Amino acid sequence: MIIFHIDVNSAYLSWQAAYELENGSNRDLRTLPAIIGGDQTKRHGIVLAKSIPAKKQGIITGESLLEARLKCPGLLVIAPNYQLFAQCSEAMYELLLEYSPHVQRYSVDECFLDYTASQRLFGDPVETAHTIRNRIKEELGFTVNIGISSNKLLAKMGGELKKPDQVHTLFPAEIAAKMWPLPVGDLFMVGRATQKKLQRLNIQTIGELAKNDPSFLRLHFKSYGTLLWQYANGIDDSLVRESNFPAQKGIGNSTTISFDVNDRKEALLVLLSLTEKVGLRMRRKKALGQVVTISIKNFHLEKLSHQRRLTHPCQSTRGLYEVVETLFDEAWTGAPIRHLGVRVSDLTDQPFEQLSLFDTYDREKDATLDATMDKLRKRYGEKILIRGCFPHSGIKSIQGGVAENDDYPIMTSLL
DNA sequence: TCTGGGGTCCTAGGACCC
DNA sequence: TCTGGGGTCCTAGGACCC
Repeated sequence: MIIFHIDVNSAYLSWQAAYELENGSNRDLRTLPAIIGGDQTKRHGIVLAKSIPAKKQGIITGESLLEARLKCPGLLVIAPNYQLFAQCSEAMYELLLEYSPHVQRYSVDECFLDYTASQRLFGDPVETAHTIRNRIKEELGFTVNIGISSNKLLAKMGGELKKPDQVHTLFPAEIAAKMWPLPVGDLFMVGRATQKKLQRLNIQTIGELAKNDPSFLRLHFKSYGTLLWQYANGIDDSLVRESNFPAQKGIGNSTTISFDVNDRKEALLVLLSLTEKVGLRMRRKKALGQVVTISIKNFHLEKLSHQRRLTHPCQSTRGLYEVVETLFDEAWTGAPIRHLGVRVSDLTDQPFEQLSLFDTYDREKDATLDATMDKLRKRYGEKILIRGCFPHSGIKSIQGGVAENDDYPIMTSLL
């Protein structure tokens, strides 16, 4: 197998930079201490992407804008344009499809491409990778890293080696020289918590992890230990998956509210607007859900979740919201609320909607209402219809979701 | 004006069944 | 009536990814 991993360098920032240049700007954000960041007045102020000059000032993705500005006074902060990002992502995907029908969209800015069968047509993998890298730069205006190997894990690790605008191979024979000297935190699936735990066991590099006894790792990390040992040794047999297989497991939306919510009514209004969005997405995908979960983050940033399995699969906004309301009343301690979320999981396409004698509403009427609202919203925009409870509430009638494009699932932490 | 939003997977403990 | 014990389902929380 020959697998490519294609990864846009500082995606959000590069895309914004390319867009500005194309529209006659004379600055290139990539050459300035600049970041893409959320709106601080809405309490969304974190770093989403950073330029290399910003990185050199010590700025980290995910940190607050306050911290970032402290490290780098005069930092240029640009708001995210998710529509632009979706378009750039799509353009790259289309270009990649010219080289193989087997392309997996791993995230908005990362793809895996199975080059195995393409080799007869396009020849040497490294040469083709350079062609792709150059074409993306010339035709789309942004740079990528491409990692090449015999499986997805190694291709992905290879792509991380040196940035930006690079092609790297990381075949099994190169693991010892290229991957093992790296700090263990650089390994895919080793996050902050695991890195700390590994360090306590005196495991500092990927090589030290690889040479450890797998049963020792299993003792400390359970099934995760086996996975870590395999990854450190470059072992991975997952396939490049096209389309959305396996099916998506859940659909959720959440939001940080720009002010702390102390009032039950107000919290429920936010939850309704989130449920509205979740319901819309469920119906668009023709999915029904069997478990509803709400999540609450309070002003102390303490998180809590509460969930319930339904008696019948459901996709109607009203049906879902009834459960959401109950869950909220059972879970809320009264602490000021910063963030609320609604998620529906255990999805199915089987609407074995047997009529329940205890239904408090008419399911059929409800489905018709949802369908009508969905249609109008699709044609005229989401704001065309607003439930009577929202006007003058200061709360958006439908919210959640960053990108409009909902056609491909983003399968994270799963190769 | 401190710390987003979208996901998946694993584990532990309790309920419940035979 | 002093202690079984395996299996499954459900829920909450925490790890990871981008």
